[in-house]
Amino acid sequence: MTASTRDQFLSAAEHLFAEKGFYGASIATIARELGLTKQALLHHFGNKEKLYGEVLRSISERLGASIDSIRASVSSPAEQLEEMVVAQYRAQIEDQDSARLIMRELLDNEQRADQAGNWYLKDYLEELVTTVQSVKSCESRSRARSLALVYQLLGAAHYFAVSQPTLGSIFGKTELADTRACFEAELRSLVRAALHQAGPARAGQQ
Amino acid sequence: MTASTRDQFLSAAEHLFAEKGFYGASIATIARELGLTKQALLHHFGNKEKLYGEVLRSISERLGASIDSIRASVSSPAEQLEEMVVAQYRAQIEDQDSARLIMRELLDNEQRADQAGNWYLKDYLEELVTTVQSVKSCESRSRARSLALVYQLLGAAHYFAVSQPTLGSIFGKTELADTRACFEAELRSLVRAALHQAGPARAGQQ
DNA sequence: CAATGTACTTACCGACTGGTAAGCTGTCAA
DNA sequence: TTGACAGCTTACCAGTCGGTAAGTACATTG
Repeated sequence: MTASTRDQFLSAAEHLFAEKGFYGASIATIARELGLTKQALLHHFGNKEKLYGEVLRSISERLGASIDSIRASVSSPAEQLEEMVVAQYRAQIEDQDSARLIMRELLDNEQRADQAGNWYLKDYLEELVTTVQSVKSCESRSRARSLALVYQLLGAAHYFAVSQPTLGSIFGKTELADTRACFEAELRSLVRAALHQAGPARAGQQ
Repeated sequence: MTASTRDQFLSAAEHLFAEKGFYGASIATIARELGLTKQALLHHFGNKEKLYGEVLRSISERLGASIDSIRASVSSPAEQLEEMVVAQYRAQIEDQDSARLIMRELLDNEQRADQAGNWYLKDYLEELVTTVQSVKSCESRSRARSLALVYQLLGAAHYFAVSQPTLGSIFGKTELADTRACFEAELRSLVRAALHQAGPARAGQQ
């Protein structure tokens, strides 16, 4: 099956936006990647912002789908949370373009103000928060504390996924590969550790 | 004390680069912020890339200084790690411009390839890794596993710091403030949990 | 006093930006 | 056969980009 021109535009755009950001990527360059002119692109998407919006939409669709499949698969809340975090991590390692693009959106969307909406992110976070709060040892947690924890776990995963190129250039490919090889297991134990010691308010605790 | 024009340029540039990224920020706009022309800016920095490099250098200097002061202050490795992570978190919350800029650099520097070098980051990570490995319960850890853990903790902090505007627009200022109020404590307990349960190899690995 | 240097300006430049207008080509339906 | 539309093209536009060149205004120094 050959992808439609429109879809080819979308994937080329995703790649370039991920690499250079919204301003750094020009529609002419994106079109040239398919051997077409920018007017061909404009014909399909109207203007640059709409193209960007479509890219974002297609990413959030993919993301939403992967979340749904996990929610269905596992039972206990603790496991569910662990699997969701890990699944998100895997998805981001496999599709680094979209991971980078989402990170950019996190940085930028203040100014392109919510035009793309707060999209999937809010629902996703909300869902993870309620999952945390249905873990036995976390029942007493405030919403805010749960959100803080959720965001830390997502951050741990997303940050690493997005840093692959930089880490590669710092430590070299082989050492990065070693780190990536144990990252997922390490992430799992981080999630578990965070949930287990959860109960007592904090600090002096042990 | 009035800052020199050069320093004013640097701080305006830091702000704008953080907000719009390298491509999104134009030197004319930066200069206009001081009521000057872009040629005044070029007079001081030669060209845009050099300006960007100087901004990065000034950030990494600040960062290096804050790290040094912590290393001196606390004794036990476990506490040292906790304090360093928390200190980094605080610094990033306080100076969100630099936090965003560093995040952008993490995303971009592949192409502006290491011209700004791998800078401070490598030494910093290296240092945290050895700190982890001098925690009793982590002595047996491989370098790779330690690096994975370190990166997760940094990610947890940095990701949140950088997401403030987006989170604000998703959840509203007050709920974000609630979350920020307990984030640091939550981060501390995450660090401790990660270190304490450390021993057993865990999960898929072995 | 002249000379030098710093901190800026106006006046340009060519390259590229996103976007419009108009037209060409093929397919498919009435 | 005709008309309409999708999918493209070339031609063009005003605006902005980073950067150069040349000059002005003002100190500092010999």
